[in-house]
Amino acid sequence: MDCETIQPFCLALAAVIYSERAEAQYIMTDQPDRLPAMRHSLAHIMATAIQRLWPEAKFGVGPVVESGFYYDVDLGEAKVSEEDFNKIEAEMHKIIADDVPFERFEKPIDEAIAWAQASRQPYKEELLNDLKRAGTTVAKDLDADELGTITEGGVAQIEKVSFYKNADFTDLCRGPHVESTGKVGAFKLMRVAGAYWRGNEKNPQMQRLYGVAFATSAELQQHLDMLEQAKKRDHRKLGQELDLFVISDLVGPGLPIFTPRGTVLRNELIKFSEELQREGGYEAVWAPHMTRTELYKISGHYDKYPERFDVSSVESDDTFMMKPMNCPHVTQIYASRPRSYRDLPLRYMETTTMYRDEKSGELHGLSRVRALTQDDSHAFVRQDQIEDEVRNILGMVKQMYLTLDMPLSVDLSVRDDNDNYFGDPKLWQEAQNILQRIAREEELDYRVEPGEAAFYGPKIDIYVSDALGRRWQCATVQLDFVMPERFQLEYVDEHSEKQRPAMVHKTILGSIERFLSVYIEHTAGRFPIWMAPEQVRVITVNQEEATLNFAHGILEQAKKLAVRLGVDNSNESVGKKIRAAELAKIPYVIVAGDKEIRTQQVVPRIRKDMVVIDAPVTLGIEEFLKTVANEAKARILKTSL
RNA sequence: GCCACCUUAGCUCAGUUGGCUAGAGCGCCGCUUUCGUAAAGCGGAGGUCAUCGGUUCGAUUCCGAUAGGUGGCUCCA
Repeated sequence: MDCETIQPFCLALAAVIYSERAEAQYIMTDQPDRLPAMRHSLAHIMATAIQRLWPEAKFGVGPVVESGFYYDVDLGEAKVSEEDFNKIEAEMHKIIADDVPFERFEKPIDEAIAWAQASRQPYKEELLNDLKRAGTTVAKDLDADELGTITEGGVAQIEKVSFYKNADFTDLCRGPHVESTGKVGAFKLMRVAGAYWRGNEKNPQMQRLYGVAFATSAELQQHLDMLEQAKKRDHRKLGQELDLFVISDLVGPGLPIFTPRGTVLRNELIKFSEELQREGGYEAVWAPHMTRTELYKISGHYDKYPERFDVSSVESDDTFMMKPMNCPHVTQIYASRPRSYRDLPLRYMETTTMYRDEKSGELHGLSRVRALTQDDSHAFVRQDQIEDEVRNILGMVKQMYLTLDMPLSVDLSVRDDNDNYFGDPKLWQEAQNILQRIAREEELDYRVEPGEAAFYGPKIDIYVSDALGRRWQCATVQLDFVMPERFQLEYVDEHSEKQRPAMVHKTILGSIERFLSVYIEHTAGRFPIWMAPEQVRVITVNQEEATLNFAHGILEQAKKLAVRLGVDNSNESVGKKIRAAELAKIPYVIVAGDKEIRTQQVVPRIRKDMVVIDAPVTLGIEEFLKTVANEAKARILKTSL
């Protein structure tokens, strides 16, 4: 394209963007619900297009999600693939161009059911029957908005349900929608995925078509650009570029191996976590990585979780397994001798690797692996010590994430009506009350998640987000009255009576692997001094002996001060070696040549994100190295050079 | 495990609508150069086009299976 053709094209584009911006502003200020309505309307338009292309399509639900919408469809033997997106989008654009109105109307519930039968929409029929019977549909993962429910006043009051019709497509739906199909903004179909009907693995699997949608094409483009940026900081990509870990087919999926650089990250994190725990009164313990399966039959995990690695023994009749967690092991330390109320709390920590046979499709880089290392701990406490211990732990968690400069979000994971939980419901209620009170008093910004508790107790789960905004659980504090019961743990109180302790489980980082995956994306590989695998790189200007000796001398000094320093004396230009150091995201780079040898001073080049002052600083070599060592020790985020 | 898609050199990617010795950049190795804060020059090595099977005169290309991966679903002690 030459200049003459490109310029008018750009001007036209600019004009479009400008007018769309103006419209977007109007929407933002006057109608805050406009965007969800647009997205929801697009879900209907997509369904309309699909119905035209596949007249036999059966529809599930099609709600609004973050950044867009989806619709679940069942095409029987036919399957949608991403290659079909062009023709679906083309059909959608036709519907949008037609600009037909969305018409709302109501039907009595029985008529609605008849409609679903007549139009051969079994999934809609099932939803309607549930609505009729229970007044709501009680399936996880279903958005009530999608179901045409009008449930104010509670259960079993549904008489009428609402429908929306656009052109030849009619759908059970509560709305709201935009006025007509022409008013839906900019969209793009993204991908197709399998999704079980009503989120249940035992149900048939439908195809879920995802789209992103925004009020204007500029915003849509911005979103797509953001996804591109996020790809660049994907921990799997950076892990390879920065030489942090490898995943080998020979070793197996979900079993990452850490390089020297990656191992520095792991060890620094573990060191920090253990420091915090030691301050909090925790003592290190250690257990082997395999155990008799009997231990897990008693704990109750054996039957609950089939995802284990069994280990067979040639010599004995016993069966063994890799440990999938640590709590049952630690109970045996407690149980090894009689305990007095004076001994409590007993606090044990262990940073150790455990093994879970995750289903293949669930593995994901470092986020979800089959060998995971936890900074785990277990405190055995009296009833009256629970609260202090939970606060003790929350203090550690706060300090960790404050130092790392990572925002947290908190779930209070409690039980639901399900009978999958072990233990006395009264104790459960008590435990949940304690956690909720603490969450409130500690001013955590939490939300309550029923059904998310462990089978042995409620939890405070703490999440951090990756580059795409996906939440990953890292820290957790869990109350447990079940393990002590199952392993018959006791202590003797001041009246010589036998009592049962409670257990408080916790992790600060959670799985080190998962934490690293999020942290690598959070920092885009620009690690703070205390974690940086290579804190300083010395770049030699030439290969002369005096220069090499000088660089070697700096390396020896760095070793004494425990500064991680590398020397690049390769036969390349200084510019190229600087570039390599920048790409490796080394915090401090010093160039070593005749000038430095003469003055015995260096001018550290500071990684851009760490610069707090502009002027270059000249320092003596030892002074510089000591500053680096101190910054690492203090775990500061930015440089003070 | 389920659905859709992907797999070409160490990395990032071209390419072959089924046809002789499969290409580039970076990286690596060698030589020249001895250089001052984001890429010096020249040369070289490196690929059974994931694996196995089928169709075909002929497969890296088409089909199937397997393995690994990507995005979801389910699960996550």
